[in-house]
Order: sequence, then C-alpha cells, then structure tokens
Amino acid sequence: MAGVSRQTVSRAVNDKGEIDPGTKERVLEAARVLDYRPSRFARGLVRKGTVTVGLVIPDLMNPFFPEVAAGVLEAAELRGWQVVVWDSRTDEAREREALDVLSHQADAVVGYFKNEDDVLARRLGGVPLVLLERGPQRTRFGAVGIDVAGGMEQGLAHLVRAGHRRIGMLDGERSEGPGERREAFLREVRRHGLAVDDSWVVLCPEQSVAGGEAGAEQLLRVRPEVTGVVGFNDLIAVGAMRAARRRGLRIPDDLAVLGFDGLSLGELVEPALTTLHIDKRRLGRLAVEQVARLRAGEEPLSGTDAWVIPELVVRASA
Amino acid sequence: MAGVSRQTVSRAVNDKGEIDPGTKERVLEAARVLDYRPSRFARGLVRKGTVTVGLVIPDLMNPFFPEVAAGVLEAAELRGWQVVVWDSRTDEAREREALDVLSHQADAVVGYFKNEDDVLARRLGGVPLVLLERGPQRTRFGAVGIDVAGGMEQGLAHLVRAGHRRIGMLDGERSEGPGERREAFLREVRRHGLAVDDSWVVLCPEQSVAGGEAGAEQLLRVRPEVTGVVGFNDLIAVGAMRAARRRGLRIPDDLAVLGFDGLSLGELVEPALTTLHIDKRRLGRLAVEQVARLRAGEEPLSGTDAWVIPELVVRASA
DNA sequence: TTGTAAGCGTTATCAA
DNA sequence: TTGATAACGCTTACAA
Repeated sequence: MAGVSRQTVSRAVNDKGEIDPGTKERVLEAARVLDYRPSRFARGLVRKGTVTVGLVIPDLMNPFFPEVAAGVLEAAELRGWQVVVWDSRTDEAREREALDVLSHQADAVVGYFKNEDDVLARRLGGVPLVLLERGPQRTRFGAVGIDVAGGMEQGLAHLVRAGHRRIGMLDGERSEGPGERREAFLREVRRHGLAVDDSWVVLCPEQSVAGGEAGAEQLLRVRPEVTGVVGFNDLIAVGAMRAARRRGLRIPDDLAVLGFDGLSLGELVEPALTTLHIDKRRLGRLAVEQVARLRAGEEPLSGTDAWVIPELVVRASA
Repeated sequence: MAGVSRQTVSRAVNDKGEIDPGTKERVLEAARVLDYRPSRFARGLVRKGTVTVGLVIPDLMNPFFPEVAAGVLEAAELRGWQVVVWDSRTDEAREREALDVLSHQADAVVGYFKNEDDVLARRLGGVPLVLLERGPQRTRFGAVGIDVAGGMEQGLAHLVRAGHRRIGMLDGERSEGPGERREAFLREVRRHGLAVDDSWVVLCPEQSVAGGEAGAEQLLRVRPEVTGVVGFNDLIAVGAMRAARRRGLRIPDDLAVLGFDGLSLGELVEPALTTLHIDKRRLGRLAVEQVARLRAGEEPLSGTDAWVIPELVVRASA
C-alpha cells in the first residue's frame, strides 16, 4: 500500500535509521489505515531473547501468594523476562492443564504443585521447572523451600516457654501422607515431651479464615483442654482466633494462637497475631534465580541457599 | 539424529497418528537426548490462535488487585487465552515501560493506568487497550468502570442517616485534579448540605493501612470535630480505625468509618468495617469481555453494561 | 508410514 | 535510502 518493500516497512515500524522521513511517514500511515501490527511470533522467531516463565499459583485470594508472585515478577522484570500467571486453585487436574499449556508457551515454569514429580515430568516435555515450597531434597526439579522444621522449632519453643503443654495444630494440607508442617509439628511436640499426638491435629476443610474457624471448632470440641494452637498458616490461625473468641475464650490467656506466614493481615486483627514470618518476595525471587541457573545449565542452588527461613514475630496472640 | 525428516519429527513430537511407533520412540529419545523443544514462536507463526493479554496491576500488596486479577485470569482461561502480568507499582514511568513491552508481546492490554490517553496510545502501537476503573466516558479506549458516584451516594446517605454531619474523607489518589472518589464525595456532601469542604479531605501518603493511619492523624488534627470518615479504599479505612483507636476514640460512637472496596480483610478487623463492596472478580471478567469485543471489531460495552456497582455492606464500623 | 515442498511474518545481510 | 534474498523453526498439504 505504501509502495515499498517489506524491508522498508520493517525499518519504518522499528524506528531504524536508514530511511527517508517521508517514506517512513507514508509507511506508518498505511500501517495505521490497515491496522497493521507486527506478529510477535515472526519477531520472536528471528530475534531470540524473549523469555517467558509460567507461574502457577494455588490461590490468589490468600495474600501469601500475591506476595510470592510479586517477588517472581520483580526478579523476572530485572532479567527482562515475562511472566504468564495461572491460578490452579489447588486442584491437581488444573495443575496439569496449566502445565500442558505452559510447557508449550513458556520457557520455564515456576509454581506450587501437588502432583507427583513423574506426572509433572510427563507434561513438562523438557521445560525446566522450579517447585515452590518443596524441600530441595524432595523433588528432582529445581526447588525453593521454606525451613519449616526450623520454623516449627522456634514456634513450639515459644509456646512451651510460655508454659503451654497441651498444644494442638490446625493443619491445612490435604495430601496422602502428613504434610511437612504437620510432621514438623509432631516432631517438635514429641521433642518437648508433650502428651500430644495425631488426635491433636485437625485438618481444616480449606486454607482460609473460614476453614480455620471450622477446624478450630472441631479441635476445641475434641480437645477442650487445649491451651495453644499452631495454625497451618496465618489465615487459618486468624480463623482459630475467631472461633475461640466466639466460644468466649480470651486470647492468649485461654488459648494462645500461633500463625505461620507473616501476612500483614496478622497485624490488623485483635489481638495481633504472633506468627512465623516468611519473606515471601524472597521466595519468589529465589525461584527466578533457580530458573536462571537451570536455563544456563548450571546446578540449581540447593540446601540452605535455596531456603527461606521463617522468623518468629511475637505479637499479642501467643 | 533419529535419521528421519523433520516432518516425521513433527509427527512424533505432536503425537499425531501416521507414524510407526518404533520411529516415534526413536525420535522422542533423540529429542530427549538433544534436549529438543519446539519453538513456540515458529509454532505460533504457523498455527494461529494463541492469544496473550497483558495485565497491568498497580499494587499486588493491596488485596483488591489480586482479586481483580483472579477475575481476568478466570475469564481469560475460559477463552483459552494467556495472561502476562506486570506490576506497575502505581508509577507512571513503569506503566509506560509495561506498555512498551506488552505492545510487542501481547495481543491486547488490560489494566490500571494513570498516564493520559495520548501517552498510552503512542506506546500502544495499535494494540487494543481496556482501562480498569475509568468511566467509559473518560477515555477513548475500552473501559470497565466502577459506579463511584452511586457508591458514594449510598455511603453518604448511610452516614447522614446515622446522624453524621461532620464527615471527612481520606483520599488516596494523587493526580492533577481531584480524583473521581473525592469529587463524588464532595458532591454528596454538598447535596446533603453539610458544612464540609475541601479542607475536610486529606490526601494519604499511600494507599495502604499505614497511609490511612497517617492521613487520619492529620484529619483528626485539622478537623477534630469530625464524626465520620470515608476512606478512599478499605486499606485506608482500616488505617483510619487504627489511628482513631490509638487516640482513644471509640468506633463507631466517636468516629464512624466507612470503607470502599469490600475486602475480606474488613470482616476481620475489630469492629468489622462497613464498606461499599465491589465485585472485583466481575471487574476483571468484564475487562476480558471488553477485550474480546475490541478484538472482534465490535463496539465495546459502554455505560452501565461496563460498570460494576458498589453495594453498601453495613457492619459495625459505621 | 514417510518424505518433499511451500509458506507463516519478520529481520539481517548485502548489493544496488 | 532502498530492495532482494536468505534465514528463523515449525506445520500443512501432497506425493511417494
């Protein structure tokens, strides 16, 4: 339409030099009229370099995950990478769908997955994967973990120090075996010689405030003698506080509540939530770093280098 | 390496029929060894159909936006589209950078922008754009708005009904002129004939709980006679509650606080926040719908069809 | 069941 | 300042 070769179009569109201003204007005008837009595929084919990473998040309504995502976004942007986000809603089937798509559309995938390594590998078709919150030992993929054991240790030490012996847990992980947090809880409880076993752990119907309320109701019914609770995460812990409150229990005097996450939400509730704070942004940033290593063919960070260590933040609830 | 043509490789990799199982295995094995992965660009070039939309979010730490994002993700997935997310951190320069990238890498852009239409258009290079929370009248792009006027009307009616006459506002929008919410507030306040003017509006340093606290401190200093406050959003309103509390004011007796957003956070604070609830997921879904229309060359929805209407949720704080 | 040939829309290179 | 030609890596005919 502008009567020039496609090469000249390219020069006009890409703002290269080596083109007559008049020609350029003519080309751009034609482009406007024709509503022409360069194909990103053809471009990508010819200019390498656009890296896209897929991010699979289980639950955008839990403030924990947006913060992890923010870390991923931040680190990705620094590298000039793009991030495609998928919400898996903690559904294994949806996780697989996400991989089916992302393995074709992304150069690497980062995220939370409940599916087995084998299942993941099959859908991945060779695309590098970095698992979030899975200990580096527990997968064959790249991983960034949380030092749950260390966190639980601090948390339980704190409760025991405050005189608690009858401590329950509100679990949030519905998987085959016991999840990492529940295991760590039971280990610590044993180490302190408390008369506490599996029956002191209640599985909440969901990882939310409502789920925590329901779980706490049940725990208080089954173990009314409980004086301290550890929540699987902050949302659940806040739920426990509400349930306790509704029962007329004072916090922390009648029931001490400990969270696990360090959401800013915890500072706003009454009383403020004592919690094991996790640097979520760092988690996300580390994940991107792992992707970079994988892509470069290097060994991913492992052990404590790829760990985020929870830090006990004592507030009023425990 | 497998000694076959690339067409056969294609068949093997894409799981087509018309291939000998042995050959297929051989090819896949070679692919594994060579760590071969099809180029998504070359694929995209030849099979049309992969749609990517860019989503520009101002602040992932405000629970409002992840929920909007969830709506966008949901609607996009339904259409088989992908979503690339960018965090602009409410920074105009970052908004422009986002557009520079996304206009090349996405087929459409959805998001929050403070930049002028002209600035946006220049960076867009013809890529369709849908603005979030900008009235359809106020932009030449597609838009999905919130009926701020209607919301404010409900909110102020509620406060006035409760007997408040000295009502302040904690604004959160730092722009040239007054933002939409502030304008609506002033309009309503005038309509009710209250002796309230600009000096009753304080601009918070940031749209967060801390920002709300700071703003409320100032408002209480300048207008100690205030008995009701409208927050720019829920985060700011919660901050106001904290500031008031710290001053020894009881809520809602000494100071009524009204939020604007309907975050679930509001149900957890003490007292629970009365707020103008917005269906954030719907906002996101509508935006994707607008994109679909734009792409199809149809007129985008306009007027009230592209509006989300706030709903007053009365809880304890006002 | 396999291979050959054409073409997807762009940019780089080099010649005009 | 412009254009011709050759990639880029894949898929879809169609032929063998």
